[in-house]
Amino acid sequence: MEINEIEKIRHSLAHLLAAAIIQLYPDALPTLGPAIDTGFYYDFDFKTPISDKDFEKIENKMREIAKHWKGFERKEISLAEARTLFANNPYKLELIEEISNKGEPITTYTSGTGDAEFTDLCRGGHADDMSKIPAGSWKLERVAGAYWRGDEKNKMLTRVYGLAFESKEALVAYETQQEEARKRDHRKLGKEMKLFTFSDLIGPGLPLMQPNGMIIRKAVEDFLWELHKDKGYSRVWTPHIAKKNLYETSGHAAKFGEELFRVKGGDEEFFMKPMNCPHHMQIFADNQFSYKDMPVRYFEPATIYRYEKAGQLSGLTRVRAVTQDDGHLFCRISQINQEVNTIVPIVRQFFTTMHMMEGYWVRLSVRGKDKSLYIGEDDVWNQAEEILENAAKENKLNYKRGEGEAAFYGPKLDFMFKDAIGREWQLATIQCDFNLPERFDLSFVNEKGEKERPVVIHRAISGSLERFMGVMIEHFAGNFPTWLAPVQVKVIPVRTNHNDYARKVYETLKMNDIRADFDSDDENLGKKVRSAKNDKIPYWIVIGDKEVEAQVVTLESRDGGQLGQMTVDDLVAKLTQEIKERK
RNA sequence: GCCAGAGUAACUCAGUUGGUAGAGUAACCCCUUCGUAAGGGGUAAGUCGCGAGUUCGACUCUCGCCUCUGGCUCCA
Repeated sequence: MEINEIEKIRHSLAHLLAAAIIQLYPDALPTLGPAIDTGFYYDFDFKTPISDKDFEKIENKMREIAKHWKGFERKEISLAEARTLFANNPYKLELIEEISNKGEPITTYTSGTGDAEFTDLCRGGHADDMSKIPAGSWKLERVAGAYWRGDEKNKMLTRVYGLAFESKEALVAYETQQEEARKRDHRKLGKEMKLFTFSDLIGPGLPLMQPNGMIIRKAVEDFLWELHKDKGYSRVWTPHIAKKNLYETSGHAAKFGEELFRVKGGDEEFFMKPMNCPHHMQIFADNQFSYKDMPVRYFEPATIYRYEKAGQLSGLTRVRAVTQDDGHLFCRISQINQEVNTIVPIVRQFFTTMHMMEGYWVRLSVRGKDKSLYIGEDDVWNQAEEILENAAKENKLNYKRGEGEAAFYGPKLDFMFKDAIGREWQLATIQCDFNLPERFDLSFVNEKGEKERPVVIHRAISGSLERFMGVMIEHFAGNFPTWLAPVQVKVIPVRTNHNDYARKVYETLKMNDIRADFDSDDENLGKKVRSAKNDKIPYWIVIGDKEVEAQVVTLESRDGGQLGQMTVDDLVAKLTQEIKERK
């Protein structure tokens, strides 16, 4: 079946859904219902609410109606006819006026006969014969709210989602994949593995790192700093609040508006920082740099706070306290290229280590047609866009241009990475900024002894430590590589009379900075192995009579490998090597 | 914020005409001394999200609030 064909079927199913809804709920008003990647949806204005408990009834009605639908009969009607036909449906009337204003023909499609006859406003693209749709290849999925025309100022409608694929097998495959995604959901695994938690008393969107989660976070943070420290970056630190004035000068007060957290000290009002940039600008401004000092590079994994709307919060991927692995470079326009050339290898190394480099792409986000939406001189923009594009080419990045995707203050490179089940995440970013240096009147002294305005490059590698942890959990499905695993190896004695030797092995591992755990419980071996597997520990060693006798350990791995006997020294060497290489 | 659903033990979940709560897993103890995903027995564990109201009596009904899930909108 052609891709095109399945789209037609999805679209037709949306009509079928509307027809069934009208018959079951005569006072419901159909609005819009397109085909989407996984099926279709249709938005209705229901007088009485429905829920997924009604799906069986609706699906049955759809199947019943489908028997009478052989095709879709197209008819072009006049504006007046259309107004009469849809007189009771203000949503359709709105669409009709819009179509008419654009000078396009108004068309309706009618299908079915007798009770099953249904006419809908539509521009076309339907399946030829509904009866040919394979049984079991579609189903209703869920109900959700959706604003009329996607605008929150409008009325909230009820959206009914349906899944539809070219065959029953394809539908099952899709559902299996969704099931897999649910299994590795970071919220579920984060709870099970005690990585992080939330508290009603602390508040939504404010994650707390458990000891296990902090081990992972610290390992990532250390790695990030390691990637920067030899490339001319300096660590800085900035407080979490600042006077209102700072954000008025920076423009963030206007940009973030109600998203800013306000705090009061006495009668003075402060803001929790929504960005680190203005703070870093102030550190720069405290110095009198010469062109010889440029570029100046600051790095700070820093937590920022934004009052995201309650409904947008989700696990670690959308929170109100975000720790960016933030960095700001102050340089001359002529240095942008060399700076990007330094950042890209950092990005590459970081995501290669995380096994996420495969399938990445980069969006070169440039200005759109309406130049008034952006600040800065044309020639500076053109220059910066060209520099970024050249840097993308030089670094052999898989990039495409995104017209109109630039920030209002400058063009950028946004890095998209795929996780283990193919979902795409925008993580790293490199952004040119002409705005903030201007607003804060930053300068350095050039060769002629004159003040020169620097360009700022904002850059983040992981994006944010919280979101990245969420992505990692799902990417690895909780099976963290050894260097990240909270417990790297578990020592498992076969019986309690092996505990003495096992404890010695455990102590040796700990002394060598290996995160080891010791299962001294009086339980059978199977149970202890099961527990290690459940905890997704990468390695465990079994110690029984044979091992004590030969003064060795038997190493086994989470991934199913029986790695055989070795001395404790060899084990330490192997694990140390792996951790050092971040495997 | 808006629409819909949900909140019962550490975790996963039962609990209908309203009579103050159970199961499995985990934890702890005892027995078993065992070579790779569930040996046996026992113990402890819950302000039934929070607060009002109705009632002789509320996990259950009503109202308000909090939190989570799926969407809409927005974004790191």
